[in-house]
Amino acid sequence: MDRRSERHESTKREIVHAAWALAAERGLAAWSLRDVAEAVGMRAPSLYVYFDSKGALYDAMFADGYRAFLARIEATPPEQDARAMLGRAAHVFFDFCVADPARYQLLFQRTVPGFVPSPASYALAGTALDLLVDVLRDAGVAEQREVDLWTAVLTGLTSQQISNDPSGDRWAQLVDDAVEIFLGAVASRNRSRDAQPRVK
Amino acid sequence: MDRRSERHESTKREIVHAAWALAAERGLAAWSLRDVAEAVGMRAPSLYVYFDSKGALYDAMFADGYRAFLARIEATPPEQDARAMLGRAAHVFFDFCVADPARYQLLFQRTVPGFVPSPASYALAGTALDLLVDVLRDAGVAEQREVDLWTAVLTGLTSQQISNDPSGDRWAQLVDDAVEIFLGAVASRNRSRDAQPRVK
DNA sequence: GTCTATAAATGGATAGAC
DNA sequence: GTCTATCCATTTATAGAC
Repeated sequence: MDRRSERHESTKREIVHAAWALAAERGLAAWSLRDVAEAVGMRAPSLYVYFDSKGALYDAMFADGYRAFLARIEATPPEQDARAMLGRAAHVFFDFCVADPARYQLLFQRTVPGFVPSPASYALAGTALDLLVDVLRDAGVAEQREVDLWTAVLTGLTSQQISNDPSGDRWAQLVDDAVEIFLGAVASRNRSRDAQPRVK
Repeated sequence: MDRRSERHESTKREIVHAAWALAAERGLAAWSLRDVAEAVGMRAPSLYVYFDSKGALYDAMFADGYRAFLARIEATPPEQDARAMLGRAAHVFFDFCVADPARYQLLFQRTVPGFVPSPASYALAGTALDLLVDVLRDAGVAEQREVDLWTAVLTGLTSQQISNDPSGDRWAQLVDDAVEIFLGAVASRNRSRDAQPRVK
């Protein structure tokens, strides 16, 4: 990549960063291209040199958000115990989401009017989900129903925290309880399933 | 109330109904006052005879949605067993939400830009929450932490269903499991708390 | 690459006739 | 109560000069 392209990519990152800052400050959809341009010291039309449309900017934000999430996952030290690892993963997800509600909205609630991630960006989301499934499988959670139940519990705790106690820890306190109860129930079910197999 | 006022109220209901229909069809925020007016055979300025602003219309929709929810609750036949009642209440909530994602968004996710319910409308939401807490208390769930955990599980199941399988039943299938696991965990905790009291 | 100017469309809200 | 006409603001996006 030559000097010009590098500069171009650097400006794109700056624009994405400014858009995230505005989204965090005012809400995910409560900013215009004019606002973003002003934040980076440009006029709105100049943004079109870097992004074809506002949707393209949202897509870059989406990809950037998932890259941040993946980086956070990779920076997480492993635990010896797979069950402890599930707890740690839960906290990583929870904290990442609560730290930026607007980002949570774009990445995990997909509530922007008319925005659909590009295949390339969506692939990043798939990678992140795969990592979560790996952690669950290591902890003995293998069935689709169990994975679905856990994603519901985890996103439920997260969105209640964001919606009803954004600066507190009312639901954060419950994450460990939820992990314990969930793993206990899965273990109990696996025991009774293995003890009374209904299929050979 | 005289004839004229009755007619006025009737027209207001018609407008709210049309707005809900548009929200269900296109999304909670993806309609204009012009659209609503057209749906009821009016021009946009005439709506201002009935609502002072678009926000006032959202507020009427919010109140209408909660009244529908309360009516649904009151129409629910009681169960002999308080634990069975908790399961029934969970399904009532789940089905009510999944039946109309836009309504779920307005009533329970509060994601409309700049909309804040009026005190009168918000009181309806409080009444509904109180009824849920009653059901939980009857089933032996009394602690705030336990109530919070259950609201997280229930809203998590609901929003996963709406977001990821809107026309299916992938998370609906898990509601009974969740009730059973949750009540089992609460009972187990209450037993150990009562067996080893740490306060007199 | 950045700008000014402007298109093109949208949408909430008001004025005033009927 | 309903209408036409219009205001006013916003916003995405394009054209074309520099």
